[in-house]
Amino acid sequence: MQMDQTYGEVNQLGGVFVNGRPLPNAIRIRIVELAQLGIRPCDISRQLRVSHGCVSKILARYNETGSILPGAIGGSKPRVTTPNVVKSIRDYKQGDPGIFAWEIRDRLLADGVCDKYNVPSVSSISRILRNKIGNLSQPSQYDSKPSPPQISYNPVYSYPYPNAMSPTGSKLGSPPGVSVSLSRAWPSVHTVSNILGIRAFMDPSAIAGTESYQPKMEDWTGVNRPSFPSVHGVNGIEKPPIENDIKYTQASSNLSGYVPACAYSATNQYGVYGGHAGNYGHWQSQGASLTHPNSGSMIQSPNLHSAISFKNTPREAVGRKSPVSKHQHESLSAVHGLSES
DNA sequence: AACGTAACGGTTGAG
DNA sequence: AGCTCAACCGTTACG
Repeated sequence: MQMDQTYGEVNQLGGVFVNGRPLPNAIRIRIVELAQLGIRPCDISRQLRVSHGCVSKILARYNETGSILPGAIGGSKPRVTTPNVVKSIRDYKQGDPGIFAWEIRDRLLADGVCDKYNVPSVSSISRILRNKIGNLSQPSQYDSKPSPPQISYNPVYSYPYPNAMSPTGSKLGSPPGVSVSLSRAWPSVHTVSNILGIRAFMDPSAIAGTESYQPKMEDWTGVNRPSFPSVHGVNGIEKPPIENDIKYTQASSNLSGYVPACAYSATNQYGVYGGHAGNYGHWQSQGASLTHPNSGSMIQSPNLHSAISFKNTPREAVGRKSPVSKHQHESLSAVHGLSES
């Protein structure tokens, strides 16, 4: 409770963290950036004041999945509420707005959409009606939920839901994987690839196996949990599409056209992460790009908040340990101006 | 000294 | 509307 900004703890290295919560994306990105510059993990750990265990984990995950994002926290896998079921429910409701939940349940069984073992409970159906099928005004749109129209978010995680994924069972179905880059205050040159990159990754065909679930992700792009009136919404799905725009303009105008010392940006969430700006000023990135070996595309992101990696990262993929040797480097040496410590 | 990882105390969110 | 509980978090400590 109370888990508001202001609180955070300090680790042995003097870094601030919020127990139970992921490190801000800005820092995660920074970690990967530095690693790509050839900085040793132990040094990254010290410089960013993030435990080496964490650095290790984030880098390992990045190497394996191409994503810098934290895993999907909370919730549970859909057990009965499959996309197909939701769709049927929507259809029933549409056909008969006055239909009762129990009637829907019966129909699901009758129509063979579900069998008695996986048919949703009446209360589940009610919730589905409430949460996912609020207004039937816009029939189409794939599935439900107020999903962001276009670019906005980064569908990163999605459940490895068997039916929704490729038949081969291969995870990481389609999205090209990705990478990101951060550009802070520097002039373009990259803007084009930026756009292209985003487009590429937003390719709808890449995102959803089928209509499927809204990808679930821990979204820290919105980060300013508490204190930002204009930027609400804590987790991707409930965020209004416009937010993205807001963030953009914010970053470049109001807030901090220039993010102070790297990772601990002023725009960061949780006031707590705001500290330390001065500690490693010389590590400031001029903006480097993260390029993941697996990924063909590279994305230049105009601001930290949206600098994220995109690749489908099924839950199951995360826990596994299959180190992928990576030998990519200096794809980014082009851009950065830092090298000394 | 560096780093992989289990244990730990924590939060989250779909069911 | 509230609870559960399995998912994830980062830190710490150990090897």
